[in-house]
Amino acid sequence: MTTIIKAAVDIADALGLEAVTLATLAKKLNIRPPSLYNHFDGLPGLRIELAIHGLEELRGSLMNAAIGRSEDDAIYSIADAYIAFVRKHPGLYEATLPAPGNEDDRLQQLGSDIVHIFTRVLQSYGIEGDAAIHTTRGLRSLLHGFASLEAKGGFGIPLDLDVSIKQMLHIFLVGIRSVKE
Amino acid sequence: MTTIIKAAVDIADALGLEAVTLATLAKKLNIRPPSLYNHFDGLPGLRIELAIHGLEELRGSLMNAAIGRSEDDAIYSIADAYIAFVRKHPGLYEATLPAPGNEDDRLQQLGSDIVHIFTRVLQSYGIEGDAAIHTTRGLRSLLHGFASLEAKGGFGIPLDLDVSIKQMLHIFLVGIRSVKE
DNA sequence: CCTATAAACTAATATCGTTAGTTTTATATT
DNA sequence: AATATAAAACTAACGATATTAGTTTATAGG
Repeated sequence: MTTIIKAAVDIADALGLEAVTLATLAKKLNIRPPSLYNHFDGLPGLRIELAIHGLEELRGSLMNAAIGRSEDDAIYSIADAYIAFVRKHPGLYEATLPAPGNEDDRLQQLGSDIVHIFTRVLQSYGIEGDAAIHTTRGLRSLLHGFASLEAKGGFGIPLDLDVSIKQMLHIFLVGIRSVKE
Repeated sequence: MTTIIKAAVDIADALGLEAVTLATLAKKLNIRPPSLYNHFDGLPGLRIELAIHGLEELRGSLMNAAIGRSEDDAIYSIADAYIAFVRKHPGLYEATLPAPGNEDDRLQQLGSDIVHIFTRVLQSYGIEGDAAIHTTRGLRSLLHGFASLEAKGGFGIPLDLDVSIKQMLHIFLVGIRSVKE
């Protein structure tokens, strides 16, 4: 990871993605803002680089979590990795979310890779084809929804969030078995 | 709804929340930007007003969808209303998401109202107390996750999204019955 | 040592949010 | 109706931002 991306990630995770500006980034690097144009194509270009880096990290975490596991074991492990990633890198995760106009091929590929991890695990349940796609969408919705609501402080009530994750995954996994046949 | 908020909602839904600036809003209203300060407290104030208006609308839709329904019927109806709202008002929905620093009392109350709609419906399953809170978090995660991924174009594969909603809700509702006892 | 490439710089411009102070418009009170 | 008050518009100006253009410095490779 380049020094510049690392600095941008630090700002994003500490202060939020919107705090990553050419001004703040340049200040952190002891550089003048225009110098950054030698490394990426302006603020939109930086956002794309951040998204790519974030998706690569996320993909790595999820793949690692899925190795040697199947069915519920794999799902719990992947879910853990997903939520841990967002907790550790809230700003970087924000950068990975599809933004209008981001049609970079590398982003498409990374997104597809991540979806593939889910569908592979669902195969271990015997879920394939369209059902696997629908179920993957459900799982991604659940994980992204929880992680992003948590990151924004959307769960006001002071009740253990890890228990909520466990319970909602349990619900989903019980339900998933009704899709198999 | 005031003329100003309506104009801001139009911009947000058409071009995204980040396109709602004092400059674009003033232009749409044939006004100079400083005049807007007579109506709200700068851009942060406008954001809060948008969030309040959006949450009021969302709460109304969800309440209306839940009237006279119970169990799965109520959940499907609420989910429909939730996703329909985000599809109709993607920018306004974005404005409703908790933002750092937004500790306005009205926002807290509206958020609490919306959570209450879910927990009331879960009562019709016999789910109460902490279980109701955990399950509500799961449902909100599922709906918010799906709606926001859909809004951002996060589902690349061209496979019917409404079927995905039905299937993931079915999965969750089958699983929910394992929480009851 | 010279040259070519990368990466920094300064200077300048347009846009945005914001503040201050002023003027116009609308409302309400006598 | 005339006037006082409040609401809402305006102009002018400032600081911060992204961006472009043109220039200078550093760094490698031959």
